[in-house]
Amino acid sequence: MSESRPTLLILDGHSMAFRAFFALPVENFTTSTGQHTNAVYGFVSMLVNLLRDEQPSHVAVAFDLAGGTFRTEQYSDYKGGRAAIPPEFPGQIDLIKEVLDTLNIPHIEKPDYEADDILATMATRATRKGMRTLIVSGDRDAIQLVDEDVTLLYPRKGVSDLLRLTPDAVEEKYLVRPERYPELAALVGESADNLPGVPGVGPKTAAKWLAAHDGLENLIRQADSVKGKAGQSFREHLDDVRRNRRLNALIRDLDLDATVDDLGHRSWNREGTRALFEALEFRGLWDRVQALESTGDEPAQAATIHVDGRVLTGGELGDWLKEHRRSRIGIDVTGSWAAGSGEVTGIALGTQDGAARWFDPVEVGVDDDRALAVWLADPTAAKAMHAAKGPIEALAARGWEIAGLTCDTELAAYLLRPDRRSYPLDELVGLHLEAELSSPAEASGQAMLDFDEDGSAQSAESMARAVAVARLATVMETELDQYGELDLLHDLEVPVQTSLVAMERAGIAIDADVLDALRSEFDGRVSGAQQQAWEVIGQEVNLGSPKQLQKVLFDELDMPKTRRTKSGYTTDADALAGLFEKTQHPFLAHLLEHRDAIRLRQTVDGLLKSVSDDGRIHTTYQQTVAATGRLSSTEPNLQNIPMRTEEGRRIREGFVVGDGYEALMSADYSQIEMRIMAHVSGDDSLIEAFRSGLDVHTVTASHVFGVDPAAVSVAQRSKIKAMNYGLAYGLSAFGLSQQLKVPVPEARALMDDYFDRFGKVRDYLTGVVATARKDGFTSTLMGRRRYLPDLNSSNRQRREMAERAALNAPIQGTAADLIKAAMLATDAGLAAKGLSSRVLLQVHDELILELAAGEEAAVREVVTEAMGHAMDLSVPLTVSIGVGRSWFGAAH
DNA sequence: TCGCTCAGACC
DNA sequence: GCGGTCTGAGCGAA
Repeated sequence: MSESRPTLLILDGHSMAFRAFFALPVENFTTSTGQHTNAVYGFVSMLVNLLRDEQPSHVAVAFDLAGGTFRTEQYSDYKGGRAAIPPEFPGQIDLIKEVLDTLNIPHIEKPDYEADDILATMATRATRKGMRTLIVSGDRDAIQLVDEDVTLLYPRKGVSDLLRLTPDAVEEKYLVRPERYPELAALVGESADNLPGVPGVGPKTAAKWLAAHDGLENLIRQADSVKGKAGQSFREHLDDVRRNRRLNALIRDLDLDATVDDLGHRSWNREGTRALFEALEFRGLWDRVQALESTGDEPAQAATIHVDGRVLTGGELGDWLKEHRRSRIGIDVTGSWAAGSGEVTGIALGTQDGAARWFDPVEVGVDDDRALAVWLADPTAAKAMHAAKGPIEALAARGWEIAGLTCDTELAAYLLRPDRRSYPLDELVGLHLEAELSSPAEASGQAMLDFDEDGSAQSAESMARAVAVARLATVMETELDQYGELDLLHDLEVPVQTSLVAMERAGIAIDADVLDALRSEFDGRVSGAQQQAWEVIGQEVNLGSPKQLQKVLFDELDMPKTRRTKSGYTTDADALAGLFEKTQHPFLAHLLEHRDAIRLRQTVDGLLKSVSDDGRIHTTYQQTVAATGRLSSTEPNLQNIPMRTEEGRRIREGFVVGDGYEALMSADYSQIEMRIMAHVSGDDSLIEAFRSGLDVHTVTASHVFGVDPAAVSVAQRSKIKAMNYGLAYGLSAFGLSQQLKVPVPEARALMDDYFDRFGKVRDYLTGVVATARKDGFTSTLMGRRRYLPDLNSSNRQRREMAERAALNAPIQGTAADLIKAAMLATDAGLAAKGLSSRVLLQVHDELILELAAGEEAAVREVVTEAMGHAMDLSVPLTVSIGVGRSWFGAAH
């Protein structure tokens, strides 16, 4: 048999994935995000081995579709009686299909038919074309397909040990030729399909009969002549046998869209596969897949982004833009940016169709410069970018303002999958365009010849990115639209990005003298506390090293053990305070004092280091990091400046109003998450509590304890306050007991009482988890999703963590949506009134503004309206506002 | 040098 | 053993 004959490798996807699922322990194959991958890993691993060993010219995978087939129509118990499918399995089928997509391996499904019928049809067609076929299936029905041209690879154990069933091998194992196998199966029965056979007839008897009568048809016709008890049994079950034979016959002439030629092994999507494997945390497999490429006959060449572009020729930009004014233009900016500023070294513009130009904005002539500025600022000229915030700030640093940005592909990717860490463009290109940004050959110089000496690869790559962004924008918008999240992109995230640009560029003024003074003060406390701590224990340990502390506390001072961490016992503030209560050891007091002071010093230090030349701190907001939809702030993080303690709060005195402005304003929502909880749960008592305008903790406490609000004690109020705050976090009785320092049963009783009074809140919380478990995601009021595959995890800890996240995500996420909407409304309100006051910071439920002279009253009105009516809820959105020279002073 | 763990700040 | 973040120190491995 010539090995050079074209070979079709076709697999039964479901059956092999199921085998893989049971071959590999699911506990060992779970990603950090909780996705189970054992079936995916086993399947892909097996597939890679087959591709390597068999070198097929054509490949495909057939899948069963959910729901019944024509066989269940005919026999309702077909495949009945099977054990329930484990919940960790079904989701993995889609992942396998995703892998197949990036590998460019077609998968075929056909409603009403089984994967086996697809295998049969494709094998038959391949044989007709003179090809060899390898079928991979764990279903014995496929045995009937084996012949001189078709070999079945049947899993013996797991998925890597495959038995090669040629006609001779089938005969040796099952005592009949392959074409007779279904006749034998009809007699013996097939328990996997819930098809009972003739009682008392096993493979040996069946094979003997079939040989003696030359096939099932004759055997049935001559049924009366079959001797013995088995013969009698056969006659009594003739109908079963006929039914079995009818059902186990595979269809060889299905009407399939795909032809054998369509299954030709094509190049795979390298970047997409790499990204997907990374997401699935398949490290080793990636190497094996790459190895395939080097041993393959033809090197795989994934589709690259088609670009028809060049370096701009002087003076042509205006015409080029006019020529393409009907298309949305993708922009790729090269350069550097940070802290609200930056530098641009190159700009590429590209359309979906691949038309592109590249230029260095510093070198273009007056006409092109003007054409660019006008086009960039034109709100009717549609643009798309990827991670636009930095580039926009860099462009702004050169005086170019941008309008008309209708899509940011990074933001789109974030909305589609909010829990990923980053959204590199090349990954999105692989995932959504099934293409590669640039092939290694191109990058290594081949394409450089097409460009001017100085244009070179950088411009080519940048143009490819611009074109890719233009194409991605359309594709991803379509996808978002399907999930009902397109408005979130257009009306919230993209405009918010523009607000963030303004905030980052503005920064917030710092009074370095105030911070310097604080620094010295905290520094003194650090040294003092350290000195005293050392004296008490008579040695100079590093107080910042948990490991050294553990040695001192638990070994040398022999204190009671605290809660366990991964590597030892915790020395966190809570635990140290507990130890101090028990032992009264002065070392602990000094240690706690040291902890406190060093933290404050560190915070001030960090802030001082972050002050720019303009005397202001320009933080960077991350818009695609928090899985719930919140913003985050880095370098430095201005969203965790101390507030709780008096001395920490003093750091806020260092944040001050800048030159040319009159004061800082702080505006924040009170109990925003609880209000959202009241709204989404529809709990009348809770809604009423907020509508009353009274202190909500007092009112809810009065409900729980059944007393008049005026009679609620301080202790009662604080208990309920902890409960109120914990609600949206998936508070447990244990957590509440820790918080309140009361026994667990007491905490549990408190929770029960609470939920008795606010029943709809409990209903909502249980409902939201149930829905998320069913759908796989949670939604905010504005439709922002968060996917939580761990809700079906078999690992209790992971599952419970996902459940708490499911409780929290819609609440925290809705609050995030709300303040984003409020930011937009504030910006719009300020602009509409021609005010020059501006928003500087966002701290989740608070906006910090810088007030221009004489604008306080007007801004107060704008902010109250914007924040108070950002969304229409069944409870009022109360906003409290303070004004002062510093952030501390603006507190209220 | 890098990545992990711990601790602690905010909402 | 409560949701979501970011930072910095310590520390062991590469």
